[in-house]
Amino acid sequence: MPQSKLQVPRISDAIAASLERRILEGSLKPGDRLPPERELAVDLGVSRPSLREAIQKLASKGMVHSRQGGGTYVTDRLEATFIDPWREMLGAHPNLREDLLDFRRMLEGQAAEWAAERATEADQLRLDQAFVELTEAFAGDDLVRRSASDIGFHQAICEASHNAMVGHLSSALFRLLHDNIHLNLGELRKVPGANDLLHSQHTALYKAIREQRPAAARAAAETHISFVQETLAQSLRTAARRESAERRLGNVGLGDELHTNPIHPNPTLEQS
Amino acid sequence: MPQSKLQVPRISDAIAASLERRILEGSLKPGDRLPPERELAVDLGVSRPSLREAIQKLASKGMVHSRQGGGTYVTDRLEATFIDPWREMLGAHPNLREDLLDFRRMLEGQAAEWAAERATEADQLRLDQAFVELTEAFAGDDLVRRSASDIGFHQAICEASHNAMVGHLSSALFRLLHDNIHLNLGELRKVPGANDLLHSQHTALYKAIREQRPAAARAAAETHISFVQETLAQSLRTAARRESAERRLGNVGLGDELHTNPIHPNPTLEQS
DNA sequence: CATGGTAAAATGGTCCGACCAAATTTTCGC
DNA sequence: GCGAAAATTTGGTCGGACCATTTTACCATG
Repeated sequence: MPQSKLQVPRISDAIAASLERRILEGSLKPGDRLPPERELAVDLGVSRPSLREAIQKLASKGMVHSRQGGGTYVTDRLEATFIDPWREMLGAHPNLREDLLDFRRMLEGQAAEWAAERATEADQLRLDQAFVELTEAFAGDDLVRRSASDIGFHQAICEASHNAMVGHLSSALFRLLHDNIHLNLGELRKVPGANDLLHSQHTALYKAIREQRPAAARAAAETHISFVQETLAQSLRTAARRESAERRLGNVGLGDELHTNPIHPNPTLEQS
Repeated sequence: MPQSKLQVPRISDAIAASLERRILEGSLKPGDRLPPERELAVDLGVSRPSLREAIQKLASKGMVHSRQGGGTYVTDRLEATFIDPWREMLGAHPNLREDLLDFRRMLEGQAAEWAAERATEADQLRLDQAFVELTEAFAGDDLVRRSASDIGFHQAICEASHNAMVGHLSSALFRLLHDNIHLNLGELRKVPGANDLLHSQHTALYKAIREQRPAAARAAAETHISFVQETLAQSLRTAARRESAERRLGNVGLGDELHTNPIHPNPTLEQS
């Protein structure tokens, strides 16, 4: 059985760590150009492939970026070093975002139903507080506060469902999706009237739970997520259309034969 | 100044994205072993250095890990972040099995509905195989095989739902439950007629998905879990009653003190 | 001298073949 | 059977080679 007994340190990891340290210490400032790969490899006493693997790691973390024929540069904005891999993943795989919202509709719909059935006085008190905070946040214009209170409201519902799985899962989900939700709200704010609709949906959900109507609570939660889903998809679609229109102006063909399509589904994968 | 005006796509990035997509979509499951680098490079039509750069990117993101001489294996932070808390939770609080079954009814009901809507030919083929195996296992008397094929059947449904969250969650969940299942098998088998009922429920679920009837599939799955839930609870109740009756006969003295914890520490979860 | 175009150099991107070290599998002797 | 040694597998590292793009140097032209 494969047990990770003792990991031998890889040279590329050591190189990447060294370069990263230099960047964070300031000896390699943002915008600086790294020495050519061949030269740097000699200086570090390693081969060029190993150095390249290290540079690719840093590039995947957004700390440097390379241009063929141009050189490798340290990323201008230092904040880019703090990019969340999850956020990048959600951006790179749009169908995952869709899956996530589908999943949330199921989870939060069920949580709302259970919350309407099982919420105790303490739960309802917390729910009241969360809703008040949510209302105030949506009246203001602070996007950070708005997303935070949004998460707080939904999390309060999930915890009121009195199911340990739902509580822990939603907690983990919301923690990981903090940026994603913030992003979604930013998109939705561009849509006219979306704010009022969102808040009216929140209100309906809140009231249904408060009045202990499970079916209505579930329906409200599912409607809410579906609305976010559809509005978001539509917003992104128009954005993509606008972008592709701009791109069409300066683009020619770009032949498929250039890359010989190296990626194709390959089924030969063994099981452990 | 050189700004990233037009970035030429790197092959290593394309490879990394392709592998990442396969992992996220579930065709590469956690624990799976990737083909050897030389072989995979040939299959993808790229050179080994390019493939290595892609693997290093994924490794730096924690999605795979390589051991010299051993191979490259898929990891998954999704599971780790979601499941790890549950593991200790289930160990510490066995009374959570009710919550767990509630959660599974939601999850597998939704999975069955989606599977009936979205299953591809390949999914249905896997489902067929799993069902045949399940039928044979239930005809025999091998408890280990029966539980394994049961898990395989339910897992096949969850994977046919084509939702990355459901696929990963169920995979992790079933693996978490796998250790407990052989203990739980005995409980349901004591109930007369339970086996036939279980299999008829499985058959109904299978047919509903095969005939692409989402609502029926969801209902069948929820009925199935509910049946397991009620039957198991009843069985455990009678067992506890019998046990406490026996204890009353052979025990003198400290009976009342012991009754503060009448449930045996063995947290029999369930076998569906 | 300014300008524009072309050739050369620089530089990252990709590939190949080779060898090493660790892990795994197979083989062999007992 | 079983344990140890040998052979195979497999990731890690290296050097060299060629290509595509970018940058620079150079030169002819006005």
